[in-house]
Amino acid sequence: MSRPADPTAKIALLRAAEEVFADKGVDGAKVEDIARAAGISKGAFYLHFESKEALLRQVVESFLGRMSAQFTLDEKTPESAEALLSLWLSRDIESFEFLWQSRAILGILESCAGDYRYLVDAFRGECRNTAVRWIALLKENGLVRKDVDAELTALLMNGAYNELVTRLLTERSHPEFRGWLLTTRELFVRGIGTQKLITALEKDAEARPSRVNGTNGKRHEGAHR
Amino acid sequence: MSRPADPTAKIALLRAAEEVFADKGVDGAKVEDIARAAGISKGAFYLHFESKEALLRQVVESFLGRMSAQFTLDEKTPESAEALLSLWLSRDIESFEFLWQSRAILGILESCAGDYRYLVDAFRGECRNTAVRWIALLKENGLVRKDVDAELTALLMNGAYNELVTRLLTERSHPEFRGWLLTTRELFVRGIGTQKLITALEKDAEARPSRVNGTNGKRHEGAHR
Amino acid sequence: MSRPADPTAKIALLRAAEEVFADKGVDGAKVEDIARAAGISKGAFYLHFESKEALLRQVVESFLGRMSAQFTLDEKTPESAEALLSLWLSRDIESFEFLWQSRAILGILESCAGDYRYLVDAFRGECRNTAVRWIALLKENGLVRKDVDAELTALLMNGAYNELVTRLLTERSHPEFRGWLLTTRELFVRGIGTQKLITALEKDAEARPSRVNGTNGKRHEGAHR
Amino acid sequence: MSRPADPTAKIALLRAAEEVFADKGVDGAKVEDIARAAGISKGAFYLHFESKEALLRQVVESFLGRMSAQFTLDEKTPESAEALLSLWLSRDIESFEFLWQSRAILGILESCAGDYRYLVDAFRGECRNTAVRWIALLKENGLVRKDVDAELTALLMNGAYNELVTRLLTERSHPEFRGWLLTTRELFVRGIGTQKLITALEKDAEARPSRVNGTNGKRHEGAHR
DNA sequence: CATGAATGAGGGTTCATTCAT
DNA sequence: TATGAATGAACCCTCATTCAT
Repeated sequence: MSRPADPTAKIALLRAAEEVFADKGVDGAKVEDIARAAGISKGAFYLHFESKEALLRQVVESFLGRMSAQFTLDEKTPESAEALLSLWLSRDIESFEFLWQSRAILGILESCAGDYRYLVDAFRGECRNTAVRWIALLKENGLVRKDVDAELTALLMNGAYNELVTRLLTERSHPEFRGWLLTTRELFVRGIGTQKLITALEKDAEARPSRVNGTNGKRHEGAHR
Repeated sequence: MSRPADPTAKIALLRAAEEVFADKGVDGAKVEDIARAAGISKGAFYLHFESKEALLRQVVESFLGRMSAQFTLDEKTPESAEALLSLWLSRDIESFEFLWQSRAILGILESCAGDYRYLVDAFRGECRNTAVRWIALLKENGLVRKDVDAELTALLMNGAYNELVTRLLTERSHPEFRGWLLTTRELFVRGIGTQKLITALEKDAEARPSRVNGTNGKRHEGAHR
Repeated sequence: MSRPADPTAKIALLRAAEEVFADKGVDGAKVEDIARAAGISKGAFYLHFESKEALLRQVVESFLGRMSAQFTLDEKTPESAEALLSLWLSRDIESFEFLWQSRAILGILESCAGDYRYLVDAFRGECRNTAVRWIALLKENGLVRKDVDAELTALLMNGAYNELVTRLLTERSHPEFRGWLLTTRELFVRGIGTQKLITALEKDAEARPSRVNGTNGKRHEGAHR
Repeated sequence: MSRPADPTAKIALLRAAEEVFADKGVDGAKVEDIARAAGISKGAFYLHFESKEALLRQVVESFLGRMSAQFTLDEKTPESAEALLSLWLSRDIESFEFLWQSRAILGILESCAGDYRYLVDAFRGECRNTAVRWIALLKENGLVRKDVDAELTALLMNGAYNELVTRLLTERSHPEFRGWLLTTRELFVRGIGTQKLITALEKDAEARPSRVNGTNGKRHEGAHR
């Protein structure tokens, strides 16, 4: 009977918050900015969130939730080298697509990681654990060298991928990250894989007639065959 | 507008700023906190810096300057595999020592990287360029595979090292990062090195009867083949 | 601007206002609280009252009206001492019963007396005038000493009774105020009454074998003379 | 070496607060109003008080402290009727002088008594206890009738005096309250005193050829016998 | 020059009032 | 008419910056 609550308002606020936080930083973002960006008044903001702090928390928590779901799925490790290579690439591409969609909020996380360090750290921990578990399994499957330090390698892989994400965030338009991911996979396969896995990788590479590559999105003429 | 009487005050402020920014975050740090930590009054602060913003800028700029000096020295690339391996490790250790000493300010950078992105990006660019140049030279020297994408690999290496730095920043006391750096070197040597370099690496490893390893600082008994 | 459909709503709001104002204080009471307590919506509130302020005014005015009706009835002064004593006590008891029922709103008045001082003062004036007129008549009837200052005595009596009311407001359950009122009557009879009235009082007291007394509602064993 | 702190500022704020709270009510008083009334800026306010709430607390507490000191001194009860009468009057006059000086803050107390009820109640309790103790002692000395209920009478006296205070607060200029206090003393002496005390009172009255009287501060010509 | 008291713009939050349904 | 979502003025408090000493 009353004016129906704008059902999009809360969503709009969450969206707007991601944008405004990303633009101006968490401290620089005024509640009014966010409310206006969501098309409502400052007062209406408080119909949906207890406080600016609560909004930020929800933005961060829900995003980290989505991230967790994306990155810590615990599938079975493939036993064949080919299956591993294939899964590796497809999971990476899927993840980077997700990250590209989430690029605004990723910038926010950087700036307020301090306050939600526990959450961020928890997420990083999950990621590393997932990676560690995979590497351990791959060692048992004979796809990764026995002498590889799983813990440390997981760390380094996370770091390398993380840098790719940072790179992703600087792009204005959807970059061709498939090439990035192929190169990255190759680096780590050679870095920690057994000969068996490396051989499979080389076969896989031959099968690709040409590929997009390079950090600038420009094609490298050279023989990346 | 004469020269400030106390020439040490400005230095003291810069030092204090690093500490206080690190402790409380850039927004959380009050001008008075910094001035007090530098042993001067809030008023005197403005004899040395135009504004809090100006101080932050100088802190960031000068630190990035020191970083540049540390990381982008352009020495000649060694031509022999053994020399490369040796230089690689020693430069890494030296750099991590420097980073450990700078851990306070590194935390600051994380939190305000947004505002000085141009500076940070410039620094990252320098780092990457340095790395790219090295990789290119090593390719010419036959120590790195010809098909390696220098740009992208530089990025990934930076990322991996960066993660080690993040790890470094979480430590309370000086960690045993020598093991970290050996593992990292091995990963990348295998990842992009030619057979020649990999062989040299394996020889080098044999020469080390035991080494500190693992992300927990605990010693791994086994030699890593 | 037609007549509101629900004529009970305004009454309900007035009732609810007394309660909520009493509970939370005038500033602490939100319009929504009152509307909800009255079983209507915040919006509907404004169909019945121009503003919160207008509601408060009406609450205060109408209560003071009821108070006036209760306290300033202008009956004839009884001419005999016995009749006076009897009427005095019965009127007091009746009034305190009324005040006990009105205890919630009395608390409100205390807190906003400032804003409606004119109303409250008008009421106090009425009370004092009533008292003054009575005392004057009783002087003529020879029941109160001729040298009594009617104005000032009325003030003091009001004050004394007022304190009893304050006491009343602190009680959780209906107190035995009959004893309070007997003691108070005695105090003032002795304080301003002629010997004739005092004698009648003492006779009256003798007729009461025992009485409830004391501020704690506990019975005092001794007969008071 | 710096600008010396305005030593009057805190005092000025306390004074100003009493005034502004009295004028506009506790909720209506803005921090800026108070600061401006004290001749300083809103910001400077917070150099002296944690919050508006803290200021109010201090105003109330310190005033109740002064009140306690004024009203609950525990002197010895005089044993002679004349000494009692004399002390009674002089203490009353002294107290009313104090209250007249404190008239602004007394208005504040009314309006925020709710929040500091514990303090106000404590004070009222002290007052009543003092009165109760006096009445009990005077009973032992044979100056107050044995059948007087000390508790309840103390309550009534407090109420009567309280009304005088209320009256005091309505005055624009220093009223002649000596007459009020003489009348009040007479009322209670007659109301609870023994014949001995009443006789002394009448002697004392005869000794005063004329006295200021009346609630309007106008002189009453006749002796009030 | 140095000090820290003083300033006041600015932001988060509340809630009386309005208005679309 | 009745509803409650939406509005925005107002207020408390913070803190970068200024200024009297």
